[in-house]
Amino acid sequence: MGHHSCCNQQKVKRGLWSPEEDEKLIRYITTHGYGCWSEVPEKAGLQRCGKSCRLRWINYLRPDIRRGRFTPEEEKLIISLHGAVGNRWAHIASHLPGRTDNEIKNYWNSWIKKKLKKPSKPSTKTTSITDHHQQQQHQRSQLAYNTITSQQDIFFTQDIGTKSQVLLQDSTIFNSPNQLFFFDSGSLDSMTNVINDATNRSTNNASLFQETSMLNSELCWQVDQVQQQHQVKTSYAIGMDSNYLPSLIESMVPPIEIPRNNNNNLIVGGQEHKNQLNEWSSQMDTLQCCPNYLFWDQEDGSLGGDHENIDPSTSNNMGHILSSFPSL
DNA sequence: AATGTTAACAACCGCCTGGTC
DNA sequence: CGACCAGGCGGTTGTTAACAT
Repeated sequence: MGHHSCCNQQKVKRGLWSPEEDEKLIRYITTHGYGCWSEVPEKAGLQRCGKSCRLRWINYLRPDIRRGRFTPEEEKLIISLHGAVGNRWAHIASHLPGRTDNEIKNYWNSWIKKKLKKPSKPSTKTTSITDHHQQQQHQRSQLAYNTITSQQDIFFTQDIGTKSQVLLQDSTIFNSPNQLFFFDSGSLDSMTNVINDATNRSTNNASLFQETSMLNSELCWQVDQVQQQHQVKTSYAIGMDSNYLPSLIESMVPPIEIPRNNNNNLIVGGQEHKNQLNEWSSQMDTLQCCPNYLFWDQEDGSLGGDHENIDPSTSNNMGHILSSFPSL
């Protein structure tokens, strides 16, 4: 198949880069900047295509590249973000300063291999998997399940009050069209507190996201990066304030009567409310307005205990839920 | 020590998108 | 409006080092 136009030239070298080539590229870019990548090889005296130079620079030679093993925090973040946005490696990498999409992708792929090689416990409630597609779905579900259970993923939470703050802090998570949110009905009170809190905050500009900025500022490690980060944060704040948050709040307030306390906060409780909320959730799903919310009974669908015993492909709604987990 | 296997990483390929003419 | 191009992205393959047998 055809190569990129810039690679059609003769005498274009491929394969691993030699230290001399690296040195040439570094020297050229640090003194001239890269400008147009297609011109870089010629000007830098390299027999490579511009695309190859770009990749080498971005993935390996950039001075702000952070090498070495992923920290547990980074790993957690990758897992969370991957759960939210799927295989959008560049997007995920943008949340990990100094890490490249390629690095994260490689890391994830080896991680997937490890996960898939771990034999899952045979299901006691067998469901016939008849075709390839279903097998893939099953595999994805199993993987998602493994991911979640092994990493205490934030989306399965009985501590939603605290953790939903995390969700609210990342617009990419909430904006994801395929995102799932699991609300343990026992935690609805704290969830509604968060929503009420967010509602209150949203009336006061983007104060919620200023806090986010403060948190993320720890990740800024270079002056120019700080500038970029600031832009990103600003766009978050604008996006969230003008689009995301109001729609979220609107979406999150079910069209059923839920009592409020003196502070005008929602009070959710009782089986009737749970049923209504689940009904509302399914309606939202149909409207594709705010899909994939689920309220369940702690007693019936508890995930707080031994996760090993749950087969996501067969348990009541877990199979359905996990099969719609963002692409893996 | 030789060979096979695996994991990690680097690089390439092909497609998509946005800008320009 | 379509063609062309460069840049960006995700999937995939190739390479190599580490480890096991």
